[in-house]
This record gives sequence, C-alpha cells and structure tokens, in this order.
Amino acid sequence: MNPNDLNERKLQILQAIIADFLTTGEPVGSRSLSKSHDMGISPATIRNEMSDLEDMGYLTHPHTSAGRVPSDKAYRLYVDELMDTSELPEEDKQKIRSKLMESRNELDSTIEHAAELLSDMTNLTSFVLMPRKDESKLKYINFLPVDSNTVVLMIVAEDGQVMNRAIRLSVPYTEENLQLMSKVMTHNYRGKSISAVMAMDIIDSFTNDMQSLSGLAKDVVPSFLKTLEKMLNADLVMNGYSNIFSLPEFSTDMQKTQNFLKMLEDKSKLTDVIVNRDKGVMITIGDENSEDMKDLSLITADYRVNGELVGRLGVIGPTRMKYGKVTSVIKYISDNISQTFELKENNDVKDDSNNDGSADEQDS
Amino acid sequence: MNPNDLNERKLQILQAIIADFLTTGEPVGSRSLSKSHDMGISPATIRNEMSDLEDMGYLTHPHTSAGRVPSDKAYRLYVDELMDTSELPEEDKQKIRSKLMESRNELDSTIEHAAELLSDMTNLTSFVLMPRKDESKLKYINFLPVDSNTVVLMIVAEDGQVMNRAIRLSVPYTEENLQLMSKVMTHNYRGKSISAVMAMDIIDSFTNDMQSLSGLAKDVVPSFLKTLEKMLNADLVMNGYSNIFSLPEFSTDMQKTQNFLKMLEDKSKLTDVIVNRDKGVMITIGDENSEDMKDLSLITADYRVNGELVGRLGVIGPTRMKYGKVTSVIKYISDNISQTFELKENNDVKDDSNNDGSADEQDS
DNA sequence: GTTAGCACTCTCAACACATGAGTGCTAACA
DNA sequence: TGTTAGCACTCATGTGTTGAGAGTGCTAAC
Repeated sequence: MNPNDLNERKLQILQAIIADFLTTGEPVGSRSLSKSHDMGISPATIRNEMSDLEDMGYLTHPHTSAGRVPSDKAYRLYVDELMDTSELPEEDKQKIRSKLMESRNELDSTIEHAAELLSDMTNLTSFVLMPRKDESKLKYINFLPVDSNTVVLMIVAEDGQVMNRAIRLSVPYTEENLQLMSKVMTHNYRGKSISAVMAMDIIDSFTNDMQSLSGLAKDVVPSFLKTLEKMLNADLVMNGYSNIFSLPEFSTDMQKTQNFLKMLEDKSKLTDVIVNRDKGVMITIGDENSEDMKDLSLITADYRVNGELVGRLGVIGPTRMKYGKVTSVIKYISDNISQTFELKENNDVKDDSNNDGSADEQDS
Repeated sequence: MNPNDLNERKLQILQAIIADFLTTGEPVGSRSLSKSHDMGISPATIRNEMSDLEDMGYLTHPHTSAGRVPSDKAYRLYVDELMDTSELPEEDKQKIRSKLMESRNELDSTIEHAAELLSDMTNLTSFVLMPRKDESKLKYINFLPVDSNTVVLMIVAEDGQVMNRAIRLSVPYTEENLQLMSKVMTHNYRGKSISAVMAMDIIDSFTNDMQSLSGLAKDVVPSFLKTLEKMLNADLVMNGYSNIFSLPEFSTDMQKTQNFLKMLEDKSKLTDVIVNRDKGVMITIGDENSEDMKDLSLITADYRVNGELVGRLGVIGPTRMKYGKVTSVIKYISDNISQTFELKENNDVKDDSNNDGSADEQDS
C-alpha cells in the first residue's frame, strides 16, 4: 500500500507499464517494455520485477502468456504519486477559455459548453450537475392563467432559481382566486427554505387558510410539492456517451458497452453517486466505486459561483484513462468557470420585500 | 407499386414472410415457411412465388443460399394494406391509462410518462417533442435581482410557457433599473409573437428607448434574444436508447449500434427531422428516411391539448419492427393524452392586462 | 400450374494447426 | 547476490479445412 514498499526501479517499471498500457490498451510484456523504455536492464530482470509487482498486487495477468496489466491499486498509486500533473498545453487552455468566453454572462450556457469541452477533450463521457440547494429560500409563488382549466405555477427562489409547471384544474377558477392564492402562498412561504416548506404540513394549513379556495387548493398543492421537489433534484446533463465506441475496451465487447449505457440511462442513480462525492477534485478508480461501476473510473470537480459551491462536473470512463490529462482538463475548466463567475462586488442587492419580480406595469 | 400487381396468393406469402421475419429476424426460406404457415402449397411453389416477389422488388436475399428478407417496399405495402391494426389488448390499454392517470393534471409529467410507456411497451427508443410555438405571444418580461452582478431574466408567454435564464452583468444595476427595464420591455413586446419580436431590430429600438439603461441593455439584449430562440426550439426528450441491445440487428453489429447512438446524440438534427414530419400518424420506412436513417423506421403521432396540436411523440428503431403493435400503442397513447387534456370548457380566461403574473402582495 | 428431385451455393461452427508474444525457471555470469 | 541468457511451456489468435444445414434454381414429370 505504502509506495515505500517499492524501490526506485520497481516504481520506474510500474510507471512505464502504466504509461504503455494507457496509450495502447494492450497488456504489456517484458520484452516490448524494455524496447519502448530504455532503462538499462534486460527483459529477464524486468520479468522478475514484474513478478514481484504482481505479488504485491500492482499488476495482473489476463492469462498466463499475456503481458501485465495495471491493477486498480496500481492506478491509485499512479494517481497519488506518479502521474504527470503538468500544466495543460497553452493550446488547450486557449480552446477552453475561448469556448467558455462565448457565453460568459450566462451560467447555463457556460455549463453546457463546459460539458461539451470536457467530453471532446477527454474523449470520454462527461457530465455536469446543476445546482441543488436545499437551502435556497423561496421568494414568491405565482399562478398564471393559461386557459379555462389550465394555470401555470411558477416558483421563484431568492437565488434566481425559477421553476414552473402547468397544472390542469378540475374546478373552475377566477383570476381573483389565482391572485389570492399567489398572495397567500407567497406570504406563507417567502423567506423559508425549500426543504423547510416541504416539511410543513401544507395541505392542512393551506386549506384552513383559504377555505374559499379549498377546491382549487386540492388541485394545486400536490403539484406545488412536486415542483419544490424538482427544484431540489439536481439536474444531470451528459455529453459524449458515444465516445466510448472509440475505446477498444468497449468497441470489442458488446456486453460491456451495453452495461455502460444502461448504467448511464439510470440517471437518478448516477446523480446520487455524483452528489455524494467529496468536494474538490476527486478520483475514484475501479473497485473503489460501487459494484455496477467497478471497472470504471470517475473524476469530478466542483465549480463555484460567487465563491459558493454550486455544481459539479466530471467524466466517467474505463479505468484505463489518461488520469493526468483528464484531471488537468477538469481542473482547468472548473477553475475557469469559477473564475468567470466570481464575485465582482461584495454587496449583494438587499432583498426588498416589494420587489417580487413583478413588472408591475400600469400602462393599458 | 400497386398492390393489385400481386395476386391473392402472393400477398398471402408476402404477409407470411413478413410475419415470420418480424418475430425471428432471420431470413425466411420456402421450406420453413411452408411449415410455419400451412397454406396448402409446396415449398417449390412458394419458391417460385418468392422469386417473382423478388423480381417485383418486395424481397431480397442476403446471399444466394439464404432465405428471403422483406424490402422496404414490402414493409410499405405491409403497413398500408396488410398489417394487423387490431385493437390493443385491454391489459395494455389499462396499463397506459393508469400510468397516464397518475399525473393527469400536469402536462409535463404526463408527457414524460408517455415516453417511458412508449419505450417500455415497444422495446424501442421513444421520443417526445415538447411544444414549439412560433406564434405564442409574449405576456410579460421580468428581471429579478439575484446578487450584485447577476439577474434572472424571465419571459412568460400567454400560453403559459415560461423561460428563464441567469444573466451576468458587467455593469452595476439598481432595482429601479430592473423594474424600469421589465416595464419597458413588457410594454414593447407584450402581445407580440416570439418570432415577430425576434424579427424586430431590438438593439436599436431598445437603446433608443432607454438611453439611461444602455449599458444594462447591451448586456441583456443578446441573452434576451437567445432566450426567445430557446423558447422556439422544441425540446426533444428520449427514452430507452439501450433497448436496442436486445435486438439482434444491433447486438451483433457494433458498427450499426454505434451509428444509431451517434445519430441519437445529434439532437438538433433529429429534432429537425421530427418537426418536419406530417401531422397525424406517420410511418416512414428505411430509405424513405434521410441517408443516415436509411435502415431505420420512424413512427410518429401528434397529441393535442385543448384540441390544439402541441406536441409529437414516436419511436425509432430498425425497419424490422412490429408496425401493427407499435402503431396501436402510439395511437392509443397520443389519443389518451389528447383526451386527458381536452378542453373542458370553451371560454378561455380573457387576458387582463393588469394580471401579469405578479403576486403583487402588500404585506410586510 | 404444381410439385418432386437434384445439383449447387453459401454460411456457420468445429477442428486442427502454426505463429507469436509472453512467462517462469534454471544455470551461468559479474 | 543481483543480473542475464537460454529454454521449455502456455495460451490467444489467425488461418485453412471440412462437414452440416438451409436454401435456391432448374428440370422434368404429374
């Protein structure tokens, strides 16, 4: 476990094996290794060292007469100690900066671009997790008439999150009803966090408050709760899932490809995994992941807006991935986003309870 | 081309071949056909007829000694004349109804459920196209403060469509500015269709109107236009893309699978194709589609809300699909949605220019 | 017009076989 | 004692062969 178990030469050999394997994907043998990396020792010696490394759990063997393949443990050592975390070439940096610049005043587009960059530059499947904030506070709740039996519920949070949903009513309504309901709900929930509101016994208190509207309320409250829930649920966006076809791991193994894509299709599960990771740059390799991702690796990083952690992005792919390069790209992109959206001034606009987002125009 | 070219027996044989091929996916030979469908003629006779059918373009041969496979032309004939469009079994109908019932007062969730049902019941990849309305009219435009350099732009259309987007400002703003801007823009664009507003020379007229805000306006207008554009762009949601792995067409042919998934990943192109199809139930088979879908078939249908066409749903899969069953499912689902969301009363709520969605509360 | 018979074609799976990359072990070497 | 050359052995992979099976097309008889 401790890299000190390994002498200098073993480390050097291990590193060489990993380097070769990362680029070719083929098990690497003693002979070809001694050719590609001149380290002044014969294949036989390399074989002896490889045998030791295998005993120590850093290498495995697909079958007797194949070369060696790094184990998850080897990748872990590589990531922690050996990998080249050198700077990204200026060309790549430039590409990232200019692409993110395109939409620098819009967080949503920037995030989309980031996901595209990430999958393009790593040739892996990338994902971006949009903000999820249990603690955002509600600002106002609004019902808009659409037609005689449809209204749109709109919920706005202080942090600018807006969520809306069309609701079909089973009872007739009047505009006055809607306005009253908007007013009461805004009054009741403004300034409270989403999770706090969800924990309240809404149906009871609401129908008590507004007996005149109880029919309407019955239609509306379940949708209101669902919409709040949706505001809490982080939105996972993925990109480049067909990149895996260019990797020999997948393009020669239909079963593996199928498993991978099935796994990606279960978004809620994947979202859970991503949400529950550590902050900062986190790399998990092979069996460090849950059972259904045990031959995949995941790299994630966070981005901040105004210094506050709001989202997470990363890639998923086979354990054989170029950890150094991928990590540099992820880091650079997430830093760049955070930097673009850093706080310019420190005084937030104070909340004015009269500004509830209404244009409030009086023309006619 | 005209089915009258084919006598009764040829039609019967063709239908039998298609039926067998649809279930097995294997080329069907004269001998096995005479066994599975007793039609009182010998394999030799069937062979003669098959040969004729091949000359007429209804069948092909993968190679000399293989059985026959229906051509796209045969599928077209099958879909137009031969296929069994019998009612869905009550069990399936029940399943559809109860699933759609779950969320009957919310269009969005209903649509999502519809897509899931569709892919589950057909074992194909389903998609749903959300409304796209060039002609929806704007109702109001609103800017909400988030922090010192971020505001949220919110656009609400009369039909209940709400779109919002966070905008990063490069200049400071005051709440008064935002309200003024909301007011002016709402005044300028209310009641106009999205496409009409996009066609206007917004930047000029806007900065003329509001010289005091020209700095703000420069930041805001491009995002405003982008957001309008986003409102026009139909949103395509897909489901069950990994279903294809259970089909022998794909699970034995990695290249085909890759092409299929790459094609699905280019959402804007696929959206275009779907948007530009005919109304009602439309089936396109193999080479009736564009080059990159020439060995796939597409079936789409529309759903209505309040009698008005608003969206489209369908499936995409190999030309070997159970057209009868799939069509019945799509029809039943789309009819069911349309029915659930049919107009209950006929009088739309008249637009009240004072109700612009503001909760407009006065408490403090 | 229909059918039986037959020669022919082509795919596919099974098998044998050679090749080559790679290992592990042993014995010699520095 | 660590390093290396040599060698026997293993195993995946590719290739060629072969036989079975499914199917066709043609011909001649019914």
